[in-house]
Amino acid sequence: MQDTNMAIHVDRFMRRIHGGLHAQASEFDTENVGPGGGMILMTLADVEPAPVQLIARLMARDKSQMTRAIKVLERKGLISRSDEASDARVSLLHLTAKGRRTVDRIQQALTSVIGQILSPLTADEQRTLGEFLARLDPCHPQTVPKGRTRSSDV
Amino acid sequence: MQDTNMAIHVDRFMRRIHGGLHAQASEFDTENVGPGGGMILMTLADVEPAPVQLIARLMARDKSQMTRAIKVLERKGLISRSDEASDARVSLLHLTAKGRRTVDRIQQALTSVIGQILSPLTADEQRTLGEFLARLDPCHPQTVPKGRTRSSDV
DNA sequence: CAAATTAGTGGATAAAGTCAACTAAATAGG
DNA sequence: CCTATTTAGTTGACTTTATCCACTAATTTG
Repeated sequence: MQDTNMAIHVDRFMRRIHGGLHAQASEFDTENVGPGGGMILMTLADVEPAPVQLIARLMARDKSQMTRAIKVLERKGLISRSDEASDARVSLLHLTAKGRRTVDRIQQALTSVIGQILSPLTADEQRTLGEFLARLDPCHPQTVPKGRTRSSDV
Repeated sequence: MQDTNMAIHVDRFMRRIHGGLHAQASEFDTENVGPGGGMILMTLADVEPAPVQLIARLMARDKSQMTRAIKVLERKGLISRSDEASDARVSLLHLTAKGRRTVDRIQQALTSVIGQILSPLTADEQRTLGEFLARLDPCHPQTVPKGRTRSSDV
């Protein structure tokens, strides 16, 4: 029960990042993608190329809204589509060069915000923290000591 | 520059939590406060009692929308108000008993989601991680080794 | 006490999310 | 091979949130 302590700290951590990003959004969100668009781009950067439906599932959002949000990003030249050979229903989403640059900008902003928040920790502790987070990551199973094939993820 | 690695992992971590919470929202969000309402309650739990404007600033949101969102939570009996003696303009927000129970439920859900995500780490590592996050927390300066009075926070 | 700030609210409008229905492609079972 | 289902993607109608602007009332400045 006292374990909710962890939840409280994680929650505050996330809220601080959220607030920090929002505060300087005007500086880095040059393409005006907003929080939603940014999250789509970041998610897509993780699993590219990916069908619309996968992004919607990963973001726990309705696919209809995803269609529209992606259309906006497409019109801004940040995302492109191609056809999946094996299935004519799906269209694979890709980041364009411009889209990748946008992702980079977002990541840099995130890096700066996180850097400030993590400043109470020593460089060594920050490294340890980074290693922990990397180990949590189902996308990088090779960094996990015990061969832990992605469990019931997503 | 390669430091964006940290940002990527933090981002994935946050997105997984976000998705996990959304996925089981129907189970714990019995009051139907939604993500926005939940964030208000969690923020308020941190700084209670607090004026509307502080919550809006902490959440990096417009105060007019905050007024409306709070009105909804008030109507649900999760938040109450009292007058600030020294300033007749501000009305202080409090969590009601029901509101606190709602916060507890959200925190428990968060705990369970985080527990799953952290499962690749040993109990010891999880403790270390929790300690790091606690140290980041400007709300708990006593846990910070070097007396670090809240810097230019928010 | 007049001028400038600040807390909170309300209106108008834009953006984002939800729910249902629909097309077209793929798959399942007879 | 041919209907019966499922799945990916899209659209329409509607609700919820967010944003911008203006306004009142209390507070502070000078």
